[in-house]
Amino acid sequence: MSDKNQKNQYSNPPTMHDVAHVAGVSQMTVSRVMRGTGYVSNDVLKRVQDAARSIGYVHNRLAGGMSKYDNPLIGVVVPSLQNRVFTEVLSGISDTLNNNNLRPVFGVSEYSLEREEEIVFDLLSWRPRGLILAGLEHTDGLRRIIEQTGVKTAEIMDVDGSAIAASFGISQKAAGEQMAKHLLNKGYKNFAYIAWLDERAKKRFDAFKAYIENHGGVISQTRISQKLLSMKEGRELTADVLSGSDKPEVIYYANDDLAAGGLMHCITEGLKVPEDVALAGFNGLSFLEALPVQITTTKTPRYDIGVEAANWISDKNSEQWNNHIHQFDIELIEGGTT
Amino acid sequence: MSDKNQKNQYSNPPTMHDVAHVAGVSQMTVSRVMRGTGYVSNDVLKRVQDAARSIGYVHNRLAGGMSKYDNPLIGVVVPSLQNRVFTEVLSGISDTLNNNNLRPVFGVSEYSLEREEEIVFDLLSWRPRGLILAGLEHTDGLRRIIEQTGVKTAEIMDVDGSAIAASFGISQKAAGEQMAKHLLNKGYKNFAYIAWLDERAKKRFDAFKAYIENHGGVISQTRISQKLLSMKEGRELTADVLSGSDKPEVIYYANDDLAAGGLMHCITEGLKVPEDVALAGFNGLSFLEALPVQITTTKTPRYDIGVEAANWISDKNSEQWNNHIHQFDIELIEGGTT
DNA sequence: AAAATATATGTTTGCGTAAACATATGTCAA
DNA sequence: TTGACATATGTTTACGCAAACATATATTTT
Repeated sequence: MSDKNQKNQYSNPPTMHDVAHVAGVSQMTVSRVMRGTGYVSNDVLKRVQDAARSIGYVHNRLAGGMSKYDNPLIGVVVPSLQNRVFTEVLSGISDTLNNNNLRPVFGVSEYSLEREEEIVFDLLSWRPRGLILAGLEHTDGLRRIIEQTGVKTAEIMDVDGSAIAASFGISQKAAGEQMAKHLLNKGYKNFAYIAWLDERAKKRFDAFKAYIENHGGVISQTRISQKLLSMKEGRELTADVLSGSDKPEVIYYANDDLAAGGLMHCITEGLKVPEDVALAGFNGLSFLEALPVQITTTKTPRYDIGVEAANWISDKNSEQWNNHIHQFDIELIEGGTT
Repeated sequence: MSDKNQKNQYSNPPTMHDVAHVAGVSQMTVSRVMRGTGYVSNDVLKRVQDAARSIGYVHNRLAGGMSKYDNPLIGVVVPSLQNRVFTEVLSGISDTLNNNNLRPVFGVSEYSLEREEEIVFDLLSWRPRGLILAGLEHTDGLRRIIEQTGVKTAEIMDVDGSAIAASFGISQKAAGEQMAKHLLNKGYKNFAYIAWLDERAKKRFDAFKAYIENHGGVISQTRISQKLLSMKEGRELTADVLSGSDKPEVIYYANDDLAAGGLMHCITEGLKVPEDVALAGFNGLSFLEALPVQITTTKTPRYDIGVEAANWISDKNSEQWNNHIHQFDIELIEGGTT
C-alpha cells in the first residue's frame, strides 16, 4: 500500500471523501446529499447523513464555491452600528437574507467613503453574490470596482441621486420639504436646526431650508455636532440654542434622539412645549411613543427598506438595470410638540 | 494553437494568471503581491498593482482559502439587532476585527437556541477561524459541533456558567446581588420586578430575589413581558404595577429602556421619584444621562466586552483552554431615582 | 416487449490560489 | 575568492468540491 493513497483514511478536518468512505458511496453522492440536489435514494440519504454526523463533517463551501460563481454571501456595509436607523435596516436585511438562505458579511464604514471603498474591495474577495451599501455617495474607485466586477449592488436609505443599479429608500428632499411646509402652516417663522452632518441629513436640511426661506421663514440658528447623534447631545445643543437672545420658535432636529434630548431639556427646565418652543424630529423611532409628549416627526420605513433591498438582491431574476428606484412613502406624524 | 490553452487570454472574471500575463511575471509573484508576503522588488510590485487595477482584478479568497486552513472570517451570532446592548458589543467586535484584518459573518438567532445552532452550522461551512456567540446556554448539538470541528469559540455577555472555551462578560449574579444590596441599604422593603425573559436577565433576577428575600425584603409583583424590551413597554408595565393596591416602593427593571419608560410614566402622571416610587435599571446606556433624572443603574462595559472577545479570537497565540473566564467589572451608578 | 423516461449512482476533470520546493542573482564577511 | 546568506522570482502540485458526462437500474408508455 503506497503512502500516497493513505490520506483517504480520515484526514484531519474530514472531507466528503471521508464521509463517502464511511457511508460506502462516492464523494459525488455525498455532495448531492449535502446540497439536497439531484437524485438520492432514501437509504443512501440516511447513510450519508449518519456518516457525516458521526465523523463531524461540515460542508465546506470555500471549495465548491470556487468552481462555480454562485455563492450565498452578501456584502453589507453600513456607516455605523450605533445608530438605530441602521440597525433596524440591518434587521430587515438580516431577516430577509436568512429567509433566502443567504448570509451577510459585514463592514462598518464609520461614515467614511474611503473606508467604505476599502471594505467593499475586501468583501469582494469573497465573491459575494450581491452588495448592499448605504447612500448614493461613493468614491469613484468604488464605482469603478463595482462596474468592473459587475457585482449586483443595492443602495439603501436615499433615492435623491443616481444609483449604481438600484436604490431603496426615501426622498430626503421630500421629507425636508414636507416638514417645512407643516411647520410653516403652524405659523412658525423663526427656526433653528440641530444636526449631525451626514449626507442624508444634509439633503433633508437643504430642502427644508430652501422651502422655509422661500416662504417667509428664517433659520436663525444651526448647530452641527461633530459627535454622534445622541439624546445627550440633543439636550446640550438645545440648551445652547435657547440660551441666546434670538430664541427660535421651533427647533428641527436631524433625528429623534436629538429631538428627545431637546424635550428632556424642556421638561427639566420647565419650558412649555410647544408654547415656549416647538420641536420636530426625524425617523419616527418607536421609543418616541413612550415619552410624556409625542414628538412631531417623520416616520420612515427602515425595516421595510432593508427587507426590499435584501429581496431584490436575493432574487436571481431581478433585473440589474440602472437607476432602478424603489421610493418608500414617509409619513409626517404630528405629535404634541408642534 | 490549441483551443485548450486559450483561456489565459483574459478569462472573464480575471484571475491571477491574467494579471501575471499583463505584468509579465508569474502567477505566484502576483499572489505574493496580493498578500504582501515574501520578497517582491519595488519594480515588480508596482507593475503587478497597475496590472491588477487595469483589468479590475479582485483577490479571490475562496480559491486560496481552500487549500490551507486559515481564513479571515469570524462567525458572529447575536440574539437580536434591536437591542442596543448587542449592537454595542457588535461595534466593539466589528472595530476590533477590522483592526486585525478579520471579517465578521453575521447571524441573528432571535433568542432561539435552535436557530443559533442552525446558523452556526451554516457559518461553519465557511471555515471561519473563530466564532463569537452570546451567552453560555446552547443546544447539545451546537456544543458537539463546536467540539468536533475544534473551532475557536468565544462566548460573550455572561460568565456565570461553564464556557466551551472562553467567556467574556459580567457576572449577572453579582450584578443582581449588588443592586439588591444597594436598594435594601436605602431602606426599601417592597419590590417589584419588570423584565423580559432572557437568560441573563433571569440569572440576574434570581440572585436579586434571593438576596432580597434573605434580608427581609419582599418582591410583591413581577411582570414578564413577552414582547421586546422597549421604553413603551416599560411605561405600560409600570402603569400596571402601580395601579394595584399593594404599591411597591421600588421597581427593578431588567434594562434601562424599561426603566426609562417607567420614569416617563412617573413624569407624565406627576409621581415623585423616588419618593412615590423608586426606579432602578440595568446596563448604563448613555441616553440615561439625557433624562431629567439620572436613573440608578448598573453600568456594564459592553463595547469593551466586544473588543476583548474579538481580540482573543484574533490572537493566534491565545490558548484555547477550557473555561477561560474574562470577567469584567460592573459599576452601580446611583442616580436620582433611588 | 420494445422504447422512452425517470431514478440513482459513479468517474473525470477543472476551478484559482498558495504551499513547498526550486533556482537565480546580489551582498557581505571571513 | 569562497562561502554564507539575503533577496527575488519561477515551477509544480494539492486543496475539496461540483459540473459535466457517463452508466445502470427501475418504471412507465406505447
